Amino acid sequence: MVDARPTGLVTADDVARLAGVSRWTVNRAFKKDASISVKSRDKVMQAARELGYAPDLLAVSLASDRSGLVAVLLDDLKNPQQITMVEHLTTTLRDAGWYTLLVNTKDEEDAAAALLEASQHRVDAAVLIGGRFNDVAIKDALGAQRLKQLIVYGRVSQSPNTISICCDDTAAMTEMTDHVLDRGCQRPLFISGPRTISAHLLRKEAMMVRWREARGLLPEVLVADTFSPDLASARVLDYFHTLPRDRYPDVLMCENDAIAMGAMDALRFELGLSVPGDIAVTGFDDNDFASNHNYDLTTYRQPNGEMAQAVVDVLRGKVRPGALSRMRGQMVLRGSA
Amino acid sequence: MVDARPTGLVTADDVARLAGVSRWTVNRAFKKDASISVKSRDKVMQAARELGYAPDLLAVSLASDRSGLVAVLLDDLKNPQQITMVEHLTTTLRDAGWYTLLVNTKDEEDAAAALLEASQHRVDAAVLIGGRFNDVAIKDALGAQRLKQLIVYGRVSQSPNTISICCDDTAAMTEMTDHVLDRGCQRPLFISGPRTISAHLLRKEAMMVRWREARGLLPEVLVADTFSPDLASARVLDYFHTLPRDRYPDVLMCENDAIAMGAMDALRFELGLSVPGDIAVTGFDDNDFASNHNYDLTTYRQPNGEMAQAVVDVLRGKVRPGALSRMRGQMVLRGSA
DNA sequence: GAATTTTTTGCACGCGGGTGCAAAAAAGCT
DNA sequence: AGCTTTTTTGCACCCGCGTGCAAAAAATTC
Repeated sequence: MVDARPTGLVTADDVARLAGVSRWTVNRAFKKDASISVKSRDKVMQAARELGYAPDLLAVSLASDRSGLVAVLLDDLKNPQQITMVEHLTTTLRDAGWYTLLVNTKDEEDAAAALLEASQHRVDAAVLIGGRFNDVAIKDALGAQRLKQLIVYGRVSQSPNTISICCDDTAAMTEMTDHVLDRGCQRPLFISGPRTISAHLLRKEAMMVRWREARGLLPEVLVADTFSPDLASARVLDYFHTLPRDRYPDVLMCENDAIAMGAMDALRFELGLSVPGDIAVTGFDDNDFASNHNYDLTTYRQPNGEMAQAVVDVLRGKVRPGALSRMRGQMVLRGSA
Repeated sequence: MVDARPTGLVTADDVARLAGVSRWTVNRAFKKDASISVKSRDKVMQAARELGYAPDLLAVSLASDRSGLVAVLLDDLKNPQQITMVEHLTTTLRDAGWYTLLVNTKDEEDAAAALLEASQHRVDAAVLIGGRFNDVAIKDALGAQRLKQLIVYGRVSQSPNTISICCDDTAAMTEMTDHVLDRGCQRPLFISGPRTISAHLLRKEAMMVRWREARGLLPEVLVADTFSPDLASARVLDYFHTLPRDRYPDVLMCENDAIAMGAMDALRFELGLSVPGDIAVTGFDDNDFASNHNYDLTTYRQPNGEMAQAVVDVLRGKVRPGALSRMRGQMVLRGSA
């Protein structure tokens, strides 16, 4: 056994020495479909195994123009939908040979900093999840220009040179609305999340449009300023208290599951109403708790797998800048509506 | 305005040219407490701003022996406790100047590969979360030897040269058990997760020991093979069906919240029992849903902030290899027990 | 103002490996 | 065997920046 470096890395040079070839032959041995004879590849691999060598990915990145890194920038790791997105992204990217640099941002200023840091890592792409990365914030960020690919994930971005990948919210909400209409609901209430998230406006709009087409009326809208169930509970309670009992809505269509759950809790525990007996409720996202016995929420599952795959397509250069991938998800019918 | 490179990166050389200094002066300008005059730092910064320059972190990593990257290897992103850990880790690490490489592993073989890949990225440390990274798996993994720091997070590792950071499960479970005893429970049932996770054996042991000390009896144990609520429901149902009604347990102490929730659902929806009226239930972790109206679970919150901070201490070289940081969390008393 | 000390700046070399090309070796051919 | 074609191998130079040291410039001292 050759004396391994007492400390520090084993480099291709070490392997070359042991295998009796040049450093470049070692590199070739580790490269798929490189021009090298089986004999020397075996020699190299044997030596590499003995020394515990593996190519240094940092050096590879520096020398080539591909880092194999993708930055995933987040808004809010408490949001189950974002977690689902991260989960699909990390596994899909890894299968395709990319690594995930996860950055959890604090506020809008921090988001700009995160964007810059991602670019300093030479990521092959940055995936932006959440409302904190709005078009304005992106436009001025130095980091944004320095990035090879900028992907806005989960909503439609208007910025040029930015690729949007998202669920077709309009189609989704239209489908949900049709379902609720079929069920014979008459007095809808839409509960939206924070206004700042332009993405979700589409959900509200689609619902309004469809309802007007079908019944000629414009549904009421209630706004919750965060996606927290507790806040949604409070808002619902306030709202219902302003209404006489006979004018209660008969269906709450919520912008996402978190709001829907908060709303259901308020209806049941505070107002003593039953779901779906007295009032139906719909959510959006199909998070892990939507199927829970206590909620059994009718909701809409975003096409998470396809969306993650679309990111890989971008990395492989199959998508031109400015493109928009908007794909259909699936309505999940359960007991709540 | 100097002609910026039409394509590609702006390098320190470009800035140097514009500022009329050498490349090294540019590097110094970007380095905290480097020996440089304010005048030239200003010149450099001005030029850098004009060109949109920012140091290339890949090159920095290659040239120095610090990458600023920490790999966080995961078991299961569906597990709320792991998500909480990731959340605390990413934010704490970022505040301290480190970036997170998130790797979601599929199985044990993949875990070894992930470990190797992390080392190839020259991460300053790898944080291992979940049962997939057990002592045996770590011992043989090539990647493990190549890592500067290996941190086993959330359980106690026996491997030498490995640092363990976790919650003091024994103290935690003893405290929980005392609470249940105080409450006057007589017939306990412990519901454990997968047997393979040696970490959690401590929870069971602590509970058994304490119960025997207090009442001289050894509680029954039920095993669920995954941490899924549905499976826990099924197991609980099976178990209760083997028992006459008058020998039902009066408290279920569960290894984590997911199991506790599944158990509660089974008790209520399938067996028509009330919690805590007929049977009390405890969980572990205090996940986001533990405080939900429907569960209102008495549980134990791990010291997530302190644990994440301990990782930073390791990165700063304040911890010697083989050390064990075991810290106290906090019992969260709610309605279920 | 000259000599000395201190601060600031420039530079050779290295980090580990990729790229394109030319030399060497092997294979194919008459 | 002798020559051509193909495969395999070696090498110079580059990726962008850090380190340690020596030269240059500025500040201090007498």
